Amino acid sequence: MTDRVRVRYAPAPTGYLHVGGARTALYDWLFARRHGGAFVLRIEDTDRERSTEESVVAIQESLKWLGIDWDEGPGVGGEYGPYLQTERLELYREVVDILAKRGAAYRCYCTPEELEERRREALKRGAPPGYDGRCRALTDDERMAFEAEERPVAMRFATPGRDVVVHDLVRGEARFPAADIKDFVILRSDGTPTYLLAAAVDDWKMELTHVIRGEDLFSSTPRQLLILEALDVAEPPRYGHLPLIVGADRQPLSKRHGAVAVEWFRDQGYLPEALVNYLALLGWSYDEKTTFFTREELIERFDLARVSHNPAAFDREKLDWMNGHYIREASDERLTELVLETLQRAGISADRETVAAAVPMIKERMKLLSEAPALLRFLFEDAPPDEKARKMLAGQGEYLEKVAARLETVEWSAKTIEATLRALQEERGLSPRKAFQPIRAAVTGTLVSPPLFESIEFLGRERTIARLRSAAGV
RNA sequence: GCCCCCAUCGUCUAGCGGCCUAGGAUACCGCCCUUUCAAGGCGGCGGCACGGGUUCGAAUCCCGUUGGGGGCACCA
Repeated sequence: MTDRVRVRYAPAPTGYLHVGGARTALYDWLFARRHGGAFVLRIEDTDRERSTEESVVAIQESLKWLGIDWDEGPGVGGEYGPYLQTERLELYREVVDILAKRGAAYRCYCTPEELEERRREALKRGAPPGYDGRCRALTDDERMAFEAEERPVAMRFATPGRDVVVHDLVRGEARFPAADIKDFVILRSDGTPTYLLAAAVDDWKMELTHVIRGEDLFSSTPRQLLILEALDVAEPPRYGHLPLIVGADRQPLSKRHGAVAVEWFRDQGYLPEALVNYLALLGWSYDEKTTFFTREELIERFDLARVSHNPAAFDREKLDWMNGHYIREASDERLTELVLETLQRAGISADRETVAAAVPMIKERMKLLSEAPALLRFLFEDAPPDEKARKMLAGQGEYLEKVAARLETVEWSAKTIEATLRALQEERGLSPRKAFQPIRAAVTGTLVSPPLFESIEFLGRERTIARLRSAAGV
């Protein structure tokens, strides 16, 4: 047994990486890094109906984007592989054989339909819906009859009828009464293992020391402990369960709430460090005031003991605010690349040079990268003014013509442009607002834009004047 | 239906018997700055779910109610 901490994130590849899963992965990763341990990625694809190859890839990409790297798992290998459960089926069957020989597992001939039927009945009677254990007590004759029928056979774990006490790293001690732990299926009739068996066996075989996962898995803990006990595993992993993430309506977070896939956040122009920081704080806190953490600080300070016990509501507005902070924090060089990409995806043929020069103007005006096209479009396209801008332009022909004339000869820098336009403003006795908004409308085609004088400088004399004259003629 | 967990501003949270006339962040509202929008600064609104105990003293401990979450699958 290793002393070194070994933790895993073990998603079922049935879709994209969900923010809830991302947070679990993050906490697992932080815990591993905090203790100088190994972080393992294991793919739990035993549900062949729902697992897909694309999902395996998508989950890995999202993790990488978040900066969560794994020491063992798909793509990197490791001495405890393979890391896809469908490649470990042999192992599970062997374990089930051992369990069966020891009398800790038995053949169950009940069909899914029968079970469903009984479950419904039990519910109707107000009885607990779990398995009643009937196949455990089959006589030899009954068993032979079923075998003769060639009924599909699932393997069930024979629970020992004893209470199980779990020492959870997050929630403390919990006792599960024997009556609540029903005999459960560990091997489906198609020969694939269920989660309960596969996860327990892999956690053991991969020598994981800590299992940190969502609260939805809390009640599977005693059953997995029972399996490990039946296998004579001396040192089972320690378990810790994280509160779930809910939507603004306190219901479990789902697509219904809009954004849930990590890749959606990436596409919308969120920065990975913003999502990581936000997620780190969704269910965990360091102290009464610290809000921003670098990755290193997170690793240094993360502590399961400070994980909250109640479900946290995912709040997009706070995430957006935090993203704005990280955009402001990002280097102009990085932002240039990101904005360039965003503009191109929005169908704007922007060049790197212009974008690089414009980035300082817009970096504190964006919460999301996806706001960049609206802010910078005027630099790349001669679009007609929008409706509000057109209203602003009404009756301004003479003034705009004058502005154009003045700009025709000035030295082309934001500073002199400003001086020139301010002089005109004073000559005419206009308020800054009255003087500059029409110009903004004419030049950028909108009433909200980056700072005017810089914008004009970037646009260039020729295009600025052309737009002023064109607007003057409206 | 049964079992488990949880309960502080709308939201994320600090608080682990006196430091609390409950702190921070976000959102919202003002003011300042200002060429628009932001950013920034300053200020404001807003909470211990309810009812019983325990204690000299409860946001903090106990019980109940209510509310929310999880589980009771040949899903994970």
